Amino acid sequence: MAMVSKYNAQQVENKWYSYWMEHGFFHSEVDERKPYTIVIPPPNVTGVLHMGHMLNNTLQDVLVRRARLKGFNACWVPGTDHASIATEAKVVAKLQAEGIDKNSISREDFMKHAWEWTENYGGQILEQLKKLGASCDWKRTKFTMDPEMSEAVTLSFVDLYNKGLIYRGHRMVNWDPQAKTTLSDEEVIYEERQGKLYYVNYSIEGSDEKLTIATTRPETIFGDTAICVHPDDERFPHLKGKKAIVPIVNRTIPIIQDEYVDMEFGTGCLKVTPAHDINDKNLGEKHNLEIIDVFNEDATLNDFGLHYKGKDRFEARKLFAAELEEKGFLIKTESHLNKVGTSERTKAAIEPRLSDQWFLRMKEMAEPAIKAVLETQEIKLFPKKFENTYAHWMNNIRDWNISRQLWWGQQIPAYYYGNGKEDFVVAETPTKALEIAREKTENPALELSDLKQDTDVLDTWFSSWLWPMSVFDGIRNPENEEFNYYYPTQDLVTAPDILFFWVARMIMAGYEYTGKKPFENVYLTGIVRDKQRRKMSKSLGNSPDALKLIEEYSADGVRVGLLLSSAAGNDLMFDEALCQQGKGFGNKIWNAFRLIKGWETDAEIPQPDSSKIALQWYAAKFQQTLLEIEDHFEKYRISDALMATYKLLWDDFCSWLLEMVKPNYGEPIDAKTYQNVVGILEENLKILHPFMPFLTEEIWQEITNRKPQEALIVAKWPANKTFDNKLLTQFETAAEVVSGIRAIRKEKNISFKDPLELLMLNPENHSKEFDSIIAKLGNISELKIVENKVEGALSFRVGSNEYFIPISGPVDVETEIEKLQEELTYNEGFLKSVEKKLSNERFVANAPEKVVEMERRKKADAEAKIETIKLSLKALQV
RNA sequence: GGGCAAUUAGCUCAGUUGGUUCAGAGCACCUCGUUUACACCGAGGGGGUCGGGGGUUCGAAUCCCUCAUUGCCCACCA
Repeated sequence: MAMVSKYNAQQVENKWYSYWMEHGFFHSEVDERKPYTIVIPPPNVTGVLHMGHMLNNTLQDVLVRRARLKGFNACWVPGTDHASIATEAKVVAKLQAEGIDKNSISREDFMKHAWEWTENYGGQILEQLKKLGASCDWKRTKFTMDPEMSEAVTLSFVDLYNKGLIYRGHRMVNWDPQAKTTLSDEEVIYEERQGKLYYVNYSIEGSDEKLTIATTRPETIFGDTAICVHPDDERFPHLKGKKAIVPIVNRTIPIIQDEYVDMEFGTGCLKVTPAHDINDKNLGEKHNLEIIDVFNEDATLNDFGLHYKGKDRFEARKLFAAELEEKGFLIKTESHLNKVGTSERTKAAIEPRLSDQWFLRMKEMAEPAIKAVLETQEIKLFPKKFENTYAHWMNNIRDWNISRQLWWGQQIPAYYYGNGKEDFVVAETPTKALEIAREKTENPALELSDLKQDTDVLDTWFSSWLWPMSVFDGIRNPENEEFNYYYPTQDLVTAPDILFFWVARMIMAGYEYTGKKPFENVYLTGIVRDKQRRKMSKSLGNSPDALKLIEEYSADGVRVGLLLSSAAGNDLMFDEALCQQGKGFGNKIWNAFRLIKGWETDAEIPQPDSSKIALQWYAAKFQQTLLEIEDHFEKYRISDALMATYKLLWDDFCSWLLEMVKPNYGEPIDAKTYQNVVGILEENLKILHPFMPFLTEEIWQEITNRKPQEALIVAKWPANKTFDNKLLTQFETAAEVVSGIRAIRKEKNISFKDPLELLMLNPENHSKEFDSIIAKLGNISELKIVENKVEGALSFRVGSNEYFIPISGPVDVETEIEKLQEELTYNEGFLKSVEKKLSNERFVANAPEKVVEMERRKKADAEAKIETIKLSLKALQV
């Protein structure tokens, strides 16, 4: 007997990952097969694997492995994102820890540090993905700042500029005073914060009258350039044309009228600070107001802040409010709930700030992207509910601020040659820029040294929105073979929080550059939460260490654990117990393999009938489940696909089939059954492989010696075949009979070792085919059909058939009667409800004939059943 | 403030066009079991007026209205 050792997950997983790598099974080259392509959502280059990545990449790996098995040329392109602001923040922090201030070093030096950091810590996350089993085509690994990737970004910037889609504008943007850069609207997270509403008095010039305004930001009073009231406000008609005096500052500002003001809010008087509020800015433009910016770039007050110069805005707010109060300007404060915009990255409160920035016009680009998802369904979102969110955002899309005042990133290819704001050219290279600049200025003497490149870098997403194209060099070289083969990609798996940041923009870029969709399907995963539904985060410390989890439960176990709980699009409450379940499942499969491997075969033994029918049944069951699995996959219900596989293997394969074909202890198995079971095991391994790649490959290789090209990872997914439904229903009946026997054994404490006799009455729907199964699993010595009820025997019913088991000892008549009585009551109640339905004329008249017919059948069945129960009762009561 | 989802067993969720197979699954729980792959096991079992209320219908978890709770997205009201 072949002995199989204990399963050592770590060793097995390392072994097969190396094996797959060595034999290039993850690598894809253009060939005549149909491609199946996924591009990874590139994690931040300095990122560390967390639960979200684990889920996301497990899903992708499942899809890729399945596609590979189904004969597609599967290509999963991995890579990392330079993550401009996030990485820069980390590098700045690291430098700070070393006592180096970012501002004290040159851009070039900073970049050196950043690249060093990237090389040292970058890509760690990709190594961690390997532990999970990710079958990425590592030879294609890309980084968004690789030279050719950067070139694609530059090209696209130049192209969009030349098309008039990119422009430079003086606008109010979101300013992160900590990172000292602008942010796109999407990078601003609004948080509710308890603040105060300050009521402040302003004097009216040439009058003793005071005017009270309400503001949440007294520190911006320094930048006030008007007071605004509603023209229809009956309280203030006399203020028209008057001027107000800003408290403390003593500056005179006009009182203007505008319908924008809400008369109900506060006092109906609004102070206008065009430099620090988008609405005020609009008012300012309309009424031609002065703009006074009172902040420095780090949101401390500047010269306009008088004696608060240099103080942070929040500190200044407190101090200034105190001064106002002291001097009698502050009437009162009220608590007020307001929404504060914060930076997604630094968490700093955002300042609206006027500055020169680069913008991308989005309206036109959005059109094909809207159509593709919402009208033609060329691109499908899973789950569908995200279409609403997508539609809303796309239909209200605004221009995208793409410039960032950072160093780490793609520098904007705009070159300034003069002193004016408009004296610039946009070009791929400085040389080209010079050419154009000379032409433009008609000054052939212009030199490269006269050009200065824009110091800003591009928003990270301006690189990653090209990702599905640029990884195949589709921007620089759109006619290349690979690009034409792999693009459009098939599936994109990502988290819903970057639907706008990334997914929507990739769709726009895709149509802009290729006229084609970048991918067919978008699977939006849920967010991984803890058991209390809290988002997993570093600060809460509620996120388990991904690698430790793998160590403890094996990669296969963790994959199964994650998938078990993740219905499509729903957040998932992560619980380690699920990984334990995954590990347990692996153990179950391993032991099934051990059992099979341990069998000794004998070619002389004929195949027993029980094995024959069992194998036929399983073939049907397998096919039925395979259809289910395919259906689940088609709908991206990966969790359901796994559960269907889980139940097939655990219940049908292990609990039923193996028990049915298992030889008696110590006896050999007939060679034919053995061969069949091994064949079945192999088919099972194939469908399990996408979920548990390591365990399945190990068993696959252990059960038979294979050549490399015969590895499971590149095996052939089982074909769909027609199957006999009758076998399935017949088996179900037989299984119920077996359960009935087991129940009686248990109730009467009859050991399985003692054979029993089974008698059948009225076996109308009893198919003999499975008698051998019943005999084997119930340890039935003799199976007979009888004409009459058997007295002094225990009975049970399956459907309309009645079964008897004669026992040697006395039968407990009382309990038997009680059991039958219960059954009788239930059936009579059931009959009553059916009769009630049928006696309802409107039901009979309105319901479809099929339904009425069914009810009639139910009635007849129930009546027959009641009859037999009554007979049995009578027999017992005699 | 606007919009969109969700609410089904102790937990996490299925339930596709209202009607066989509609009240389900997995886990958890309870009882029993040292049977010769596996106690990471096996055999049994309990558990839900489908969030509340109203309506449409012969018939509602499923359609409509309403209320409640929760979550998400969007939005410049000081």
